[in-house]
Amino acid sequence: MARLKIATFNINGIRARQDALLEWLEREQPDIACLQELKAPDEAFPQAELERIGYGALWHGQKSWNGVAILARGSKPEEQRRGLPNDPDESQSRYLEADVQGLRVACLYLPNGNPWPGPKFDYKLAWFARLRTHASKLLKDDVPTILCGDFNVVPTDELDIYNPASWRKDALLQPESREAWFALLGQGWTDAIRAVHGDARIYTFWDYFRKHWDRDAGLRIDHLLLSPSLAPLLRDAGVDRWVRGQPGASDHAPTWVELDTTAKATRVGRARAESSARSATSIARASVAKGRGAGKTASAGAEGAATRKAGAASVTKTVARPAKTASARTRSATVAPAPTGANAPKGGTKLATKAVKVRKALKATKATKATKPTKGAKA
DNA sequence: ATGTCTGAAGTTTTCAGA
Repeated sequence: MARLKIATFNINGIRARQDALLEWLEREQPDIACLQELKAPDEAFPQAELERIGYGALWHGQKSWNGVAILARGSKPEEQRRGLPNDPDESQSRYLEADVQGLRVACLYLPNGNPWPGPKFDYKLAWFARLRTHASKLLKDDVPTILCGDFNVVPTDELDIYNPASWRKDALLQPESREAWFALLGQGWTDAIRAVHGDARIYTFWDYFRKHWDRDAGLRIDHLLLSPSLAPLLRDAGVDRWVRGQPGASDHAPTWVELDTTAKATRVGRARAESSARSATSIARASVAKGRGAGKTASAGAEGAATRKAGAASVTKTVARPAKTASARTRSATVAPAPTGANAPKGGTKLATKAVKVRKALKATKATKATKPTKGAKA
């Protein structure tokens, strides 16, 4: 069975973390790796060092900020495009697309959008809209595609962040950001981490402030989305948390999927994946829309419920292996020695038990919020 | 409100961006 491991990693400065990058590649051996936030001009990209350990590369840098790259073990990615169509501002290097081993790989670094509200947030939404337009064309053309990168969106309050309270005014949690995310999923893309892990809390980013890593106070903002033709090939997904625990680490950890490229994307499997993605997203979308009118608490609850359904549906329908097995195996294989703190994930916890816990926690949150209005930041 | 990190400008400190 041929397994293809595809990873995405916001490296936060490729020059500052070149050694960390090489160590991760040598240890985890991804077949394809998408990098974001190179923060380096094109001429400073460490092409020779990567080739020395067997990786061909394509990169799109800029001075100081942004910058994306696609690495391929044993080959050079064939460039298909750099930048999204109809981008009025070509100065920001945030998108690179290439063919590798018969797959179309899109590496993206979606604008952060802070401070919210403001022009940077508007730029984020406009960029997201251009991404959706282009993504729908990839689906229409039936290109087997994986979209990966730092989307700068926390999809739900319940499963994708340690505690949303202090992030309410952050661009990563705004309803408009989430609406854009679910609209993209609604085209037929499968959120691979959710499809494999169901209700489990998974984080990919821990900011440098307030000892967030030590407390496992993370966010899930790095995502890998599979086109309908690839979704039935999904076998596993995870986060290389050990990388975040290294001295001087990036604030993100590499996030990955494994596809079984020998599996036949049968018509049945494909139809299943498409319908599960569609129904999951229509529920999520409807609840996000409803939540906007009804207020944030309602939005958060409804959206969480929809996403739990989405995750569960995807697990049973698109992953050939039982989700429980895949999930437990992945956690034991990829979770670093537990950071101190109550939020540290527990390996081997049954998915069902977890789901109940999440629902209970959600109920408790709702009850609290009903009696106590959300505290805003002090003026 | 705060917190921490990178890269830059341009000199040992400050700033923006995240």
